[in-house]
Amino acid sequence: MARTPLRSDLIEQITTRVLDRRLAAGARVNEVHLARELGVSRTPLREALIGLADRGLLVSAPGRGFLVPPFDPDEARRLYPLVAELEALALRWTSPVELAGLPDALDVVSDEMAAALAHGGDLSALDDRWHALLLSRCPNPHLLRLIEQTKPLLKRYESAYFARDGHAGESIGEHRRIAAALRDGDLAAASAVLVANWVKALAYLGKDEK
Amino acid sequence: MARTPLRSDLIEQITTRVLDRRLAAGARVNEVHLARELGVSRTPLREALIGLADRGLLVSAPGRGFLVPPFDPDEARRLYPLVAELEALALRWTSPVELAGLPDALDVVSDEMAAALAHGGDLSALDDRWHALLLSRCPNPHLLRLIEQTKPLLKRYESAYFARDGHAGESIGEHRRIAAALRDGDLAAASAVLVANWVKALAYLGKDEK
DNA sequence: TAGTTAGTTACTGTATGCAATACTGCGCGC
DNA sequence: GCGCGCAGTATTGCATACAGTAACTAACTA
Repeated sequence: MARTPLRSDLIEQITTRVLDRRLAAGARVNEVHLARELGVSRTPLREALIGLADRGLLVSAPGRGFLVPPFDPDEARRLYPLVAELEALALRWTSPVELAGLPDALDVVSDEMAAALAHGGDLSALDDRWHALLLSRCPNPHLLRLIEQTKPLLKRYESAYFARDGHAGESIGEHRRIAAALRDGDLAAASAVLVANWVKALAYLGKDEK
Repeated sequence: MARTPLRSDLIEQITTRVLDRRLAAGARVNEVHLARELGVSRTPLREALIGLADRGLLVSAPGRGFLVPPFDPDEARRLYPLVAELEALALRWTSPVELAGLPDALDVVSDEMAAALAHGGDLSALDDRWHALLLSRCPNPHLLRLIEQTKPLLKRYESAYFARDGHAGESIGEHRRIAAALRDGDLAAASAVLVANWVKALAYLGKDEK
């Protein structure tokens, strides 16, 4: 039997399709077509769709299946501060001993981002890596789960964001300031900059949305 | 066709069984038996189980189905502050105009709790109502969803808590102080007391756990 | 021509079936 | 006596089948 359930892979694949808009906002999900396209039966597909609906990446319309929620600027305005506060909380709940060595590791990623900014690279993926690393020492698995489940919602809105190189440089600077604050043991300052980093991302986002 | 999917009802029923320990901590869930007992087929039952696993109330063991996670004092110590911070956040994000009239409504429930404490009533249900009311004006549906999904985890540990009448009275007092702070427009004070209320509940909980 | 409605198709929600793995109990070897 | 292996059963994970409703088409009415 499958050592990893099909629904896990499917959740990833469908998430990707929502994020790159192959599954367009507002569109209904046709289970038969999608199952055929993904090469699985409807059963594990539905399991994945239900999981995604629980996370808010899809919505379930009783009797009408699942659909991709339309874009809503208000939703973005609520998701960014939410993720910001959740990450800040995770950071504050990481004890000093667990933070040992983290600032250096973070700055390594920041260097990579700077290089990617100069030579052209996947800034968004590096940004993800930086944030994942920041939270990697947090001992509260439930909080981490909430963050993991919420971030994909936000990425729908973020997609066009890191194309704006202007803010990428700014963001790298903030990341370095966070690492520096962590070196000083100043969790409050670090989490404040972290929240500001997210909120600024939201501000830039607003410019792109039609 | 069902206007409300079976899995929704099933999630409620299974949650109840986990909370009242008919589904014991550490036990595996037998899909065939449970489906027969609930009078449904395995398909919607599995959908419900997957939803519950996404929320952390069950865990999925690949190839071995689902099981109720064992009790873990550390988990309780992490869940209470988490719910505390989430509720405090929801409260701080509720605007003053949306808060209008809320303190009075909250105190009505506090009165009912005081009466229940004196004459014997369901304190836990009233406590739930008070907290639900507190959050009812929060405009961030995603945050509310996270809170809704997290609270059942906590209630597994809470079950024995409100039997200790001593703290119930104390809790009612804190609830009134929160309502008073909201009347003054002092959201910071209100959320501080709210966090303290949750943390104190955790402290009392520790006494009961064997 | 626009709105309405019957007929038809398509799709979801649930049930059942099937194949492969995990568990159980007992016999056997050491 | 204790561990190991093996046969048989139980159970999961996925696929398929079925039933009922929503959506579409198109003729019909005014």
